[in-house]
Amino acid sequence: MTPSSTSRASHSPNDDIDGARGDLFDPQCPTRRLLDRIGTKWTSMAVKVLAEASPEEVRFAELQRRMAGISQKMLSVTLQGLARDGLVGRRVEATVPPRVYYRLTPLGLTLEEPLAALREWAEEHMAEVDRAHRRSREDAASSD
Amino acid sequence: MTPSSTSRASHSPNDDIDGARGDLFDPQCPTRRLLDRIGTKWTSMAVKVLAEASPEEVRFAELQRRMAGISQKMLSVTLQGLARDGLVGRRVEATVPPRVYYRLTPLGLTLEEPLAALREWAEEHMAEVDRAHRRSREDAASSD
DNA sequence: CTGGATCCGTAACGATACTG
DNA sequence: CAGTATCGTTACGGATCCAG
Repeated sequence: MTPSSTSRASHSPNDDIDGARGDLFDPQCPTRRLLDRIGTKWTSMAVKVLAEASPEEVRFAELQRRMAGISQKMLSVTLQGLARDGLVGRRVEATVPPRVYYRLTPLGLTLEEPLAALREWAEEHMAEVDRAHRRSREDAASSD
Repeated sequence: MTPSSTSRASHSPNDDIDGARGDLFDPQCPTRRLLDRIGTKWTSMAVKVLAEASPEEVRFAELQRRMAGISQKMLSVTLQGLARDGLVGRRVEATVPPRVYYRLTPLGLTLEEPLAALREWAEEHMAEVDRAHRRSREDAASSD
């Protein structure tokens, strides 16, 4: 997701959005913006990893190790986005091999709570979602 | 969300780095799948609208009205996804002008709870996120 | 070691037109 | 009314190279 603006295409190009249209669900909706943020592939994982380490700091390379599969670019982009949001703090040791430490801010820690609730829901109910998927496929097959 | 729920690069890291820290790093991780789902542009909005109407049913056109800006295609895609997940139920009146009613399933209603928690966090803290954004821009400007 | 810059594939998203 | 089909746009996410 674009860290600095609204997500993907959010409007018709011709749509005039120069101000509040009074829409209940416009792109400025806080919930929309939050979901855009945590909906990105690595953001919620980063928050979780940093929350688990909290209040300890974690270095860039260590974060990459703990977030298996993430590329340097995406880790960088993700952390920058979180830092701009004020959810993650960044501390640089200006040594010759630079060391950069990250940790959740108090604000980031508060986000961990509803995020944990989502994880809990997922672990509790995704099996049922899988069963629903199977039923859907059976229905589709029977109507072939 | 991810470009695809299955397009994740099969980086195939050593299995031993997972496990002890939980399954959030697994491509099959339920949390990953849930975030992919609710991270889509209209899903969480649809859940909210249907939850607000619950236990009343809502028709397709009415849903479109309440979700300002959504196209027929995206509403259809969103509802189909939710239906496949077992979060939304669909009832068809096979009249000459067909009428289709949607409503949250009990499973969908349970999802509304953590989703509402997220919304609450957003409305409570996104202003602070905005302030962090402004600070970031000031920092960037001062370092020019 | 950290992470910026760039190319690119892929898929979410949107608009429009069409069907029963 | 309630979708489906098709097409074009956008931009996320991955790989690679480069820089401090």
